[in-house]
Amino acid sequence: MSEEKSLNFIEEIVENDLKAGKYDQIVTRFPPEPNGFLHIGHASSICLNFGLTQKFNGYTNLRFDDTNPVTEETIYVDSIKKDIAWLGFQWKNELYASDYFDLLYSYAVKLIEKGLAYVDELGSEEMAKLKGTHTEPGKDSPFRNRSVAENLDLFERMKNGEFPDGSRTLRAKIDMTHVNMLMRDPILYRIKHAKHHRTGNKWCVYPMYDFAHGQSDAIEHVTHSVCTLEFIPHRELYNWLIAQLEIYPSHQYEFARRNVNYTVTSKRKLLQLVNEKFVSGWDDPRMPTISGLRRRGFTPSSIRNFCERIGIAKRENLIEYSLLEFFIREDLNRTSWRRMAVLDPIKMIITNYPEGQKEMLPGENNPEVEGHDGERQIPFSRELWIERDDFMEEPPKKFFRLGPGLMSRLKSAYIVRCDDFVKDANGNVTEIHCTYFPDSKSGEDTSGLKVKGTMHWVSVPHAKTAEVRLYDRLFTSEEPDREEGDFKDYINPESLVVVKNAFIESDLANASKQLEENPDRRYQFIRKGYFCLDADSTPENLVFNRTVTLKDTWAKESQK
RNA sequence: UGCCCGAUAGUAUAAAGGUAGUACAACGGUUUUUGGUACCGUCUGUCUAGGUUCGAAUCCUGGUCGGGCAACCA
Repeated sequence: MSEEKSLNFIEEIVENDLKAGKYDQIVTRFPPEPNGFLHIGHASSICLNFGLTQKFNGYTNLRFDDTNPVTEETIYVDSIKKDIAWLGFQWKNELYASDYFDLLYSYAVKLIEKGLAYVDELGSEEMAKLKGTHTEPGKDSPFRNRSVAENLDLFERMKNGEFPDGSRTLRAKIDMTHVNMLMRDPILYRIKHAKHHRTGNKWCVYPMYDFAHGQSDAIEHVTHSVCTLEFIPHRELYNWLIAQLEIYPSHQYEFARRNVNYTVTSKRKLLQLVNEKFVSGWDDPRMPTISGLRRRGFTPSSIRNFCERIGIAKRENLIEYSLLEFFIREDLNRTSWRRMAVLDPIKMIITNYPEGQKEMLPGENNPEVEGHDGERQIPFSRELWIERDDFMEEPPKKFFRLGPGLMSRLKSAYIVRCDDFVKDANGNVTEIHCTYFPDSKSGEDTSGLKVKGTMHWVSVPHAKTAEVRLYDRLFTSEEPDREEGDFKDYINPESLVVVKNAFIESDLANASKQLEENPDRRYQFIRKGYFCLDADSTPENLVFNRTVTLKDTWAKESQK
């Protein structure tokens, strides 16, 4: 029973710190830049940061890293908050790096006073030239040795808006020959006459990431500042700044961002997909964004379980999309209501069922749970819609459904035998004629017949129609990023297939009401997959999104 | 030519010097009124060469391979 879940390496660090009495409680933060929507990779970071403070004693702040006014917008702030809350996490404080602009400015002044920062007038090209390379040391800027008083004056005038964008920067005075390029007098502040989403036009100078992130961590007394691998070289600067400023010693730890195959997650690329209309928006159900996954029908717990399972480590990784599918199926199997829908219909006529007769048959909502979560009534009649590929004119040996002479069960109804079929002039099958066995009724079957296949169906006169959107992976390549040429060349042309007039059983006409009653309402269209009602639905046109198909071992078998 | 990070089954992740395990995937079977679910089983792994040790995935050294590092982005 004492099955102890092993800790990831960051949890281990935290546990050791706590054991050593380094902290009474831990503080983490989730620090998104509000310039895009959160995606599945962020979910991993969110689960880590919030999970850490849930598992151990502490709390997590939500801090927007909003130091670049030209790319950041309030709509992103709102979507980020919504997504984190939806995932099931609560932040202690909602904070913004921009809240600290005054303090940060005073830190910069302090650095100047200590002789550790100077105002440079080099343009970006000249600066790059003097920076050196990985193998060659850099050279000092001619402006490096101004007096403290001059630097103070210049920096103040930068703040006051006396200089145009790009004309001056505040740089840390460290070492132009340092092996770590980031330590070669990094830029601390740049001039941007731009309106900030929160501070408006108050500032014309904005701190760089390196002069905002660690300082914000320190201000908030963040104990464990967790970020991705590419920030490893920044750690040295992070620590240097904290030491020189003599502020709270937060510590930075890095892990490898999680990558999922058949997706892209770079903000630039996601933005491109949106702007160039390859998808309908940030929340298009094919997008790997949290909002896309939500609209697709993923549940918060399925995403949390996924993040928990894939773990946290430092090595490069590419996680299989099938793992995500596993967790959403696992979840939806337990909770979704079973319903019947025919996506590619063909008509079946039960020749020995009286014309005009109808009966209502009960169908359980969910066989997986005790009590079956109730049941609904399904109308049955002489004419039914069935799935076109449930019939084969010349079925192979292991085909369990219908073909000439074959028997199959209609789910929740009767066993039927296929006697005949009708073809049109083009040779397409248009009708299937069957006889049913009245004593094989579901629940009271005394026929003694044994059949292997069970099929879904919808009664023709009682059928409603709906639009069904069948989603598949957005890309045909496991790593569209790494392919030659443009990643957009690898968009899956069948990532969305719309079925305009699918036939759905009558109860599904209540889907809007059912969603109101339970916002988590999902459906399993029997044998077809898991679906959810899309926000595009209107009373006249219901729209269902396919979240994921059911596992289909027949599809594999039939490929052989 | 430099510096940093990493390397365990197809994928991801455990094993803090002592039986290489788990999940997904794949494959086979049982059950089944969903070719679903559930259950059972099978397959495949410590990058390499040395060293330390009674004993190495783990510690040390060299190599190989992969990733990162020269935005007034974060």
